[in-house]
Amino acid sequence: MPKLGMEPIRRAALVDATITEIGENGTLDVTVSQIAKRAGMSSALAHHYFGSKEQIFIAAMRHTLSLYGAGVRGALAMTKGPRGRIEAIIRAGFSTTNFRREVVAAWLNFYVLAQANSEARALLLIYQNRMRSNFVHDLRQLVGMRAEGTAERIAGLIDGLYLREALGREVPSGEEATRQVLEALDLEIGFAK
Amino acid sequence: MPKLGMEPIRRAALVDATITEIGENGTLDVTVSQIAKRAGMSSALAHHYFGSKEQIFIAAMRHTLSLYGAGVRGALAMTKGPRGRIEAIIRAGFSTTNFRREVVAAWLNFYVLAQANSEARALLLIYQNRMRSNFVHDLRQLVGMRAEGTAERIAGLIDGLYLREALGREVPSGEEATRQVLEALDLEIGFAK
DNA sequence: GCTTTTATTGACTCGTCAATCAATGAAAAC
DNA sequence: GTTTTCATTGATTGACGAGTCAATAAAAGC
Repeated sequence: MPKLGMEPIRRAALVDATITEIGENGTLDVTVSQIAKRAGMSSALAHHYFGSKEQIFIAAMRHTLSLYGAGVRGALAMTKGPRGRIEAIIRAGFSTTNFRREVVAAWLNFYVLAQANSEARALLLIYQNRMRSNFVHDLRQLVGMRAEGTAERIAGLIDGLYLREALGREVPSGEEATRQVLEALDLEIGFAK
Repeated sequence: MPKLGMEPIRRAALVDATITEIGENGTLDVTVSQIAKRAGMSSALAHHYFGSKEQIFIAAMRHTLSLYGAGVRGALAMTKGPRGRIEAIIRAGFSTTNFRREVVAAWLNFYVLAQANSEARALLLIYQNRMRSNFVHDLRQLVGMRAEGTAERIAGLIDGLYLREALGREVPSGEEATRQVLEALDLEIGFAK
């Protein structure tokens, strides 16, 4: 029965299951058995591949972050000009892939994880810094020396809308959120409406 | 030894201890014993007064929210005019009482709790709605029909800055955060700088 | 064909922790 | 002064869950 080369498949299945499970329960308070069951294997196997529950979480977080990063890069590749680039980053964050209930719940819980786990914190900081430096770079050409402040506010607003979405009962509306952030962006760069 | 009328004192001590403990660990993953010990009593007594761990959390949340609410009311009482009122609300949120590491961590975790516990969710929604309606009311006179959108953005930014603060290692700077939100507010109401 | 490697799990260990309970003592009520 | 009520805890129960391990089995290597 043992097919060889299962490791990557099992790992991926566990990571997926972890995010779904966190999303469904809204907490990191999920058992390895739950995750393993959803991924279609025994909890022993999950431990075999990841060593500990914490490492499963970290892997799930890495995956979420890298999905997000890929979305941003993809969007950026097709765009030119500072304003367009910023808009692309914003849109990527609220795309249907990223702005889903389970993913939002996972993000929220990753913030909690980052409070206690320095590896998790480091990952989140990398993501934050990358986003900030992207914004600052492009904003410089639009708002000059106000770039830093504007970047903080736009990034902060994005995070805030994510957080608020975590509370809503409905399916997240990426369009609505995108509109809000773009509106704030336009105010910042002085497109009077 | 049993002094009478201990109930309110014990309850308050437990609530305080809960927030501190959540803040210190960054998680809801704290034991009743930890909390009780910090509050200077046995875990049995904690159960005696609150019945369950969940109820301790809810009480801690209620307390945090009502502290916040009191801060806002206090600030509002001394102010007139829509712009001043909005500024007061913002300042109250980032005041040294509310914008402390432990309290920020507690908020973050209350959001997580709200995912799983409908009582917690209801509490948070009340707070959000109150804040939004405050903002909308005052903004109406400043930005007319744009009030709803602006309120969402300002409230979202506030939440976002809270969330981001949870990650920082340093002592939260309420001034900096306040400045950011006020800047966004001024852009919204058209005070070109 | 034997040996090593990879995949896989059921059963088990060991801790931890929420919640309960019976017991103790002290104030208040009567 | 005796009974009730409030305050308090040590000890215990019962569950649950992370992580380990020994055992099984199939592929790959030699």
